[in-house]
Amino acid sequence: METNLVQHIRKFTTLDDQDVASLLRFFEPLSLKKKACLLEEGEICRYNYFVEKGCLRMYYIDDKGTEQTNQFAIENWWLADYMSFDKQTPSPFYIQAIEKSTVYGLEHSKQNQLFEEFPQMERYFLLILQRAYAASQLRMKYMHDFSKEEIYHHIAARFPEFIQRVPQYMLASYLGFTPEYLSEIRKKTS
Amino acid sequence: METNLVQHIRKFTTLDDQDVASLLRFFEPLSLKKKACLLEEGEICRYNYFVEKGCLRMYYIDDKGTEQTNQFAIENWWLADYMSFDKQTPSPFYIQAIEKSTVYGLEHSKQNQLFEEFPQMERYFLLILQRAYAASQLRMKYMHDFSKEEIYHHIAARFPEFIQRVPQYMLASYLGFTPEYLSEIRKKTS
DNA sequence: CGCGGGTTTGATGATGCTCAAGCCCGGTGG
DNA sequence: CCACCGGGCTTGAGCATCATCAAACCCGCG
Repeated sequence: METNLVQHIRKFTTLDDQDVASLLRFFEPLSLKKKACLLEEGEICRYNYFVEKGCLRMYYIDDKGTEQTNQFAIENWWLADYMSFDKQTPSPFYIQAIEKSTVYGLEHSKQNQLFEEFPQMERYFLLILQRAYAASQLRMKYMHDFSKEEIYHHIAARFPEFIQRVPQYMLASYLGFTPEYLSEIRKKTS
Repeated sequence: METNLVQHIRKFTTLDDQDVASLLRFFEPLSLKKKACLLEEGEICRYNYFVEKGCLRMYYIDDKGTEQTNQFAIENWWLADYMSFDKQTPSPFYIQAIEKSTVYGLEHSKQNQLFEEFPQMERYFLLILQRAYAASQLRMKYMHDFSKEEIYHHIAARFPEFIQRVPQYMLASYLGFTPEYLSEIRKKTS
């Protein structure tokens, strides 16, 4: 059977069936129930996670004690605190499943072994990171361009199914405002 | 003579003198005077730029006609609109030298040739992108965490020399506020 | 049924923007 | 070498956006 991960690797490389089957041993499959935690503040982010099914989020706790969601990752996205992952230093973030999910974890040291055995995978992650960074550059642009209300409508229009999946208080902090204000916006436009 | 670019490549790879000397032919050195433009809105971002000396910025023009600076790049940083660079589609951004600068441009198609001849360079750019993305993740965190005033002080404390180098109206839009407000903050704390 | 997490509501107020005007200063041409 | 010009920085008044806080409400789950 073809997992999303396999298809994804295929899409960005020219590795053949046998190679892909073989390199899967570097990844650790994980079944997570809702609210399961993959990384906690103060820990080192040892894994880079691929979402096979479900949804992860990265968040942190601000000085007032409220959760601030930084990033979501749905099917076919990779997620990690790359600062912590790169330097293997403690992370300020939490990573958590917000639905029943299955993910693949690639451990930091295994990544290097993977690259030695399958050099094409360097290209794969290069492209993944380029896309992630590009998305981030664009997101920054939107944050400047639009008022908070416009940002919400923009997201709601582009990812309607996604809006349904995540609790509003997570979405609010991701978009950079309070749950109360999000509630107001929704009322205004319904 | 050892350019910053050569040193930088050395730092992230194990390529020897001869290799590095040889791979330089893939890069195009450019001398730019102040305000020279490397990319304009609507063009395709064909190059990934390394700042050898000086300072670049990426910006766009918002619907009210004012420039919004997205990113700066000083010595030893790479800069490109990676969405446009990756997909070779028109960019919404401008890239401009804000000082007399020397940069190296790596053309999109040459990048692939470079990777074929020097596979280690894939690792190099993987690491560059990982760092850039990590910095971006952290920047997002700061934007949420701090008030605009705090953001300014944070930057001013960490990069005092940088504050001097760039005009305030560029810095203001980079930090996400108006020149007027930046002026007010500066007065308050002087 | 009751508990508790999440959402809504509304009053109040701070943060940070807009607009318009004046000022400072460095560059350019006479 | 001086005068002028203009881009950028400052100032201040008025205002919009959005946060804060406290309370009520809703609804799924034990």
